[in-house]
Amino acid sequence: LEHSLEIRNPNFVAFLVIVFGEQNMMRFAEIPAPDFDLEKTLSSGQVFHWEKADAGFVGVIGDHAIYVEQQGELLRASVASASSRCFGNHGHDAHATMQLVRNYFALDHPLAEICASLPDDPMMQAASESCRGLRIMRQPKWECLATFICSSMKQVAHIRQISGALRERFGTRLQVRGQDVRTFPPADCLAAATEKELRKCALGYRAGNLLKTAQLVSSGAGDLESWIPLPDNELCARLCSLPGVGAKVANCVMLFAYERLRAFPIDVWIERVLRQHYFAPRV
DNA sequence: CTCCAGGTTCCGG
DNA sequence: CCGGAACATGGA
Repeated sequence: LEHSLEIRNPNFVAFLVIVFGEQNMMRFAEIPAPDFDLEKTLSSGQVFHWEKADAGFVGVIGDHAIYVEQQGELLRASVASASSRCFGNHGHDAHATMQLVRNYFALDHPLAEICASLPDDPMMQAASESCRGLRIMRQPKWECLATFICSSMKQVAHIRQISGALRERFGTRLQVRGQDVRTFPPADCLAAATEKELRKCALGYRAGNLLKTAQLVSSGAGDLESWIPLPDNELCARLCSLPGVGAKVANCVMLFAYERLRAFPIDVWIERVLRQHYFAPRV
């Protein structure tokens, strides 16, 4: 409620000024970003394709090449759309850019409230302190699903490598700030590939899973968008029915793409921490 | 050169 | 239902 009132408030909208940059007359959207740490969020292992550039990062949100940097409690972002090889917000007004970025980073989530609701447990307090400003994002569903299918038994550096290879081989090239970035290939694109082609992207045995899931998703047999209304347990079951998707990946997708904030992905590291700090055998 | 990494699936007790 | 093993690839 607070959020919707805020957006409709003319004063708030007026605050989202478009400024003209000193160089290249580049236009930026400015987005208020309280309780947010861009660097921490982008390197937290939710997404794997953003690269440092200048004072910020370049990457892709959906079909849009984005440059974004943080200055205190403000985000400055510029967009280059698919058809544009130019700098700045070509084809995008600042309001659309603002909404795109604000939605992607879930800046509307009441993070302060969420943190305040954490249990008064020394371990949790220490964790929330060290993760201050880290937000759970809203990622495109297919991209998130495909990336986490590729994540099994891989280090984060490898996942980044795989994401990059898939984008390089199958994605659409865009430019922002003079840098090349690439969209994540849609399901029908990967569904049309062969397993051998996918293996060239360092996927290993995951190639078969990714291909089969891409085919299910693009054929409509696994319609990711139509699963939005499902309750958590049913959504989880649908996701787990896809090849290469088990409990951990399903929870990642629910948390990072379906905004199911109750989802709790347990990887080997989380399991170790839980065992050590919460379920350690009593002496 | 060996070890292991943000799991999933299949198989045998 | 539960523990084990196979599965590819690359960096430490």
